[in-house]
Amino acid sequence: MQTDPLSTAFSALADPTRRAMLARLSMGEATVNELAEPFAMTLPAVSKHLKVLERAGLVSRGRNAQFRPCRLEAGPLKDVAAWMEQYRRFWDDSFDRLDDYLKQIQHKERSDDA
Amino acid sequence: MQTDPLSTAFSALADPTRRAMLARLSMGEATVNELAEPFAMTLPAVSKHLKVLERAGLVSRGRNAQFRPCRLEAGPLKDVAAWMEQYRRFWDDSFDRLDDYLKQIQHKERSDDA
DNA sequence: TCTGTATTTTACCAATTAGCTAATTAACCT
DNA sequence: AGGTTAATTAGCTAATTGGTAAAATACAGA
Repeated sequence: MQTDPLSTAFSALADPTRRAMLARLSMGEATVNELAEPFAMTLPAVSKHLKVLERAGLVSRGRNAQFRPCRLEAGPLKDVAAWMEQYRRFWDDSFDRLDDYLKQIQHKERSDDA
Repeated sequence: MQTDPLSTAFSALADPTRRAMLARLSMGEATVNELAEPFAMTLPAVSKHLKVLERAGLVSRGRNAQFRPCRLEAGPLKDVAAWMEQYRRFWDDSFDRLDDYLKQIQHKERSDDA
């Protein structure tokens, strides 16, 4: 497997089960059993998916009695988004217009400061 | 492998070689040999990577004599970006402020219309 | 038609991944 | 201590991935 963080993140996201787990975690912490509940899959399989997400830094886990609550960590998502940004002009039709607009805003704010 | 387009796209992006190829293609069309040039890798290996990108819809290819020029197709990137968008609030500190700001703008424009 | 260039296909190998079941560890509660 | 629940580890199999070398295909030009 790749060792660079960006590849690890992309690879962790390349699975619908793992993306669904992240979606669940975006609504708050959850235990492994709670995360596993919607899936027709054994608990060890879920545990493995979690480890993939954890290794990618997308999930961290605490300790609460016999539970190991998982929570979303968005750092890697930020890196992915930053990578995506360089391609925005290829898919965002309004990018050029928005870009112009933001430049205008910045310009305006700068003259407001003065 | 997964069959859903989003997983296929993420999975195609989870390799530094393939991301480098996309970066090269973002500067314009290129042949397989041109794409292969920076890599310490045989041509068939590059060809396989290209097929992965093609299957993900990230690259399309034309035909020009014995050359098969590749070009970037950004559709799947748009889908990835759309998926990312639902997590933006977790990593973009300025998201809330920007969100408020955009709401203000919209409100202002609406009253301008009236 | 022959030759060289561009690219793909085939056959093969090693490493990884995703799933399972069974066994194990950890922590709680009587 | 004993029983229950939460979660992980171990060991297996099957499928996939990423690479190679060698052969095959497609085209251009002499």
